[in-house]
Amino acid sequence: MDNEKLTPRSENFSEWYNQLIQRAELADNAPVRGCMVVRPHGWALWENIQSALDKRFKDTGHVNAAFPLLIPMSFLQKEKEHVKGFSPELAVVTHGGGSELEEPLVVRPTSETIIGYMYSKWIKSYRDLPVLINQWGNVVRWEMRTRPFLRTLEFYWQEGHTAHATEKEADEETMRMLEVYTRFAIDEAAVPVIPGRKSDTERFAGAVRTYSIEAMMGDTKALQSGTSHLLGQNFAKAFEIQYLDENNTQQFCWTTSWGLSTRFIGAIIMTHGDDQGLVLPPKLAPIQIVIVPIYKNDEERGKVMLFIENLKGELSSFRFKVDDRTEVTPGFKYNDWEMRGVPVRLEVGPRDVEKNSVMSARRDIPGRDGKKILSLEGLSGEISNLLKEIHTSMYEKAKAFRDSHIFDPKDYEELKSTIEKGWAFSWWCGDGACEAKVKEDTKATTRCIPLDQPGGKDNCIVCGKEAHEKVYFSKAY
RNA sequence: CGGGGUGUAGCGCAGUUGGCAGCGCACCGCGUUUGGGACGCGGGGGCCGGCGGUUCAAGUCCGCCCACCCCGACCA
Repeated sequence: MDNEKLTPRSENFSEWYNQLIQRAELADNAPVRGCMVVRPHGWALWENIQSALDKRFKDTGHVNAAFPLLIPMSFLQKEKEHVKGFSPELAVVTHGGGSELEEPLVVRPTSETIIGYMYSKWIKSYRDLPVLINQWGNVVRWEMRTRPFLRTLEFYWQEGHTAHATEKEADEETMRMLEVYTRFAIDEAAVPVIPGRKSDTERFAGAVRTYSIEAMMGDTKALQSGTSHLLGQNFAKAFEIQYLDENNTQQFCWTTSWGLSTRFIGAIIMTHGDDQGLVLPPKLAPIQIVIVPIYKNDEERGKVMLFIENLKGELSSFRFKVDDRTEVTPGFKYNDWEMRGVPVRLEVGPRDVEKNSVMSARRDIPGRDGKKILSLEGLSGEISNLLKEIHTSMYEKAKAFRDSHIFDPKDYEELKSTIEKGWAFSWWCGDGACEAKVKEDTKATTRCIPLDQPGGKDNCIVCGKEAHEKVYFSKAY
């Protein structure tokens, strides 16, 4: 542990981010450049993300399976856009068991190819469809610049892979899962996100269309926080995923894939975190309530600890922890748990024992303003409401921040200055050249063409030609 | 791969004209403390990134190498 304060967010955002991850013990750097160790507190958060998502996957008819880490190199080469997109960042295994392999194996950067291969074996008839499989796993992409959670050589994620009889069904699946991610982000993580379609240049290698949820981080940069791809028949044709329809005719399947990774932890950190450290959304927080006993001597300690012991039943429906360390002071514990983002703290001292109450403090409102005395009477209900209130307030705060940093520049000159202070929401003709010009001039890329469009038409912010859609331009992680 | 920077205790750093390797935090022990990052006393911990050179003597000077960080090109 470390007594120093975090570098303030406003002073150096990325330094703040890195320090927070270390101090909150979410992750640590591994001996290999660009790899990280997810520490227990970080992994517990990931487990909660997993179960929240997994429930939503199951509710929409999906099942889990596990596909292998190693993929024959030749598989990647079967889909030409796919291999073009991924070959620069592949980790390749050339040796095994002491001798050179006949065919190099790639460590999966994503599993479309090997899953496509298996689907072609499994799918024979329209009766086999749809296939709705998800896998929880890890993938490796050899990135040049890395940052904990946001971009690491190896990361953990889930990838759903589905096969359908018709384009319509595949399209519906793609949108359904985009919606699942959107609901998860908002309802579980309190992260406001904008669901939308990616531009052609930002599209997944091998997809027909890519959709994403985009979130604004505390420095106004955008973070793609989850993606859903309509793969059309690209992979079906490359891997001969075919079925016989009702008329006994061979048809290619329509496939989708969708993923959300440990990057989302980065989204949580950078959406909610403050100068005191991490702020976790109550539904995902590994510890929702921390109880800090306060006493001056052994006699008081005995009374306080007994009081806390009796409190445990009342709190059984929450994830809570009693910090009974004797070697640090209460003040230290406050700061310590604030760094770790625990949503609610209950301070219990002799005064509370006497009055049959506890002092609550909410993480999202630091200091005295967030403190409130709670009576033991109906405590469980009070805390349940408090956690809900914290969730809502975290969401509203993040949304207000985002909305106040989205601008509608009047012309291209204004767009350029807008990029320095937030996102630009502008009409765009769809031409990649305009996109490239913006990137060249401002380093901002198109983030997504939101599903929610104003309608009508106007002039492209870059070239002035007719545009039918608005797009977000922003710097991104 | 280009530009910049840093390597000294777990972390953050100081180390002068070359002369016993130090400080703060953390860690261990004892005591006093405990409602917003406690204090005192006593301890443990080092291949000074590596290799070579200059020198009676190198953390310090010279050469080469390595690693990591920041900025760019690439990206969930």
